[in-house]
Amino acid sequence: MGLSIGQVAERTGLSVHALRFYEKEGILAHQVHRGPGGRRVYTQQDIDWLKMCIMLRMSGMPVPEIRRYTDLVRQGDGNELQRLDILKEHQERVAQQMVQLQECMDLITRKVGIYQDYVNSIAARAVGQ
Amino acid sequence: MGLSIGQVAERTGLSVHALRFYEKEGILAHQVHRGPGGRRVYTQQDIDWLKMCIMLRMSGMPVPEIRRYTDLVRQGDGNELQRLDILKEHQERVAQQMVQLQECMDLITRKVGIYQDYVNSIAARAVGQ
DNA sequence: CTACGAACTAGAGCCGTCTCTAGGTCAAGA
DNA sequence: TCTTGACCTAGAGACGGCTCTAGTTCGTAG
Repeated sequence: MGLSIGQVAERTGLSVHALRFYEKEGILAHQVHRGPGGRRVYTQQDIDWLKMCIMLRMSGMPVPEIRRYTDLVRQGDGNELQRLDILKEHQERVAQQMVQLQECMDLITRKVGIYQDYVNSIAARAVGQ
Repeated sequence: MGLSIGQVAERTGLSVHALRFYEKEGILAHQVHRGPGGRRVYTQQDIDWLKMCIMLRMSGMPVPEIRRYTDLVRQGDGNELQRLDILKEHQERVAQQMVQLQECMDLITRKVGIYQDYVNSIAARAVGQ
């Protein structure tokens, strides 16, 4: 049931380099088990955790902050409030990002509309000749 | 009606460094006019263009692609289709980004909910003693 | 045996995007 | 006259996040 680093790379979309990098940066919740020859053996839990990390990264959480969060989880029960703080803060940032992105989208869509109309009118003229 | 680089920095939120950098990277639609002593003098047009560039950057368009777009605009009429292509491509990317961001948001919101409930239950227990 | 592919480590390198430094010009006010 | 502050250029430096290299070690297939 254990997976090699290559298999995890496939399943997560991360490169093997990135996987080792993340491990070195301490953002894996639990120490990765090693198989014969010192090779990493990942569990489904590791993959699930990585997928969450990918979500956090995708939404712009910096690696050091993911590490802070991971550290809290590693420490175990009793710091849920701190974990919650980190998540809430990030949630707020993501919300802002979404608003900004929507603004950008609106602008782009307006411009696309204008250019589309213009290009269409040129095309119509050409056909009409 | 001309503005100094410092004034533009204030109005756009970019640093003066960033403004010079953007200029060097060729993402200003028109050559910035120079006043006495070789100082940059910006027009309202420049600011408007910069604000669009900021939108494009915020939504993840790389500087070289903004340059490509800017080059087309500088070249003048006749390449509207190419401009449209760049914008549409970017629009697509932004749309994807928004979907991803929403997924991340959902995950985070779920987790925040779980932690919030847990923290509340602990607090209730403490009060109830 | 040999060769191959996949893994290992430590550390260097790269890319994008600024950001800062050094050394200088200039204009206005004390 | 001296100082201050905003500006100038060219180029170096910083930072985040990977990505790649070099040199090894395995286990399996031919």
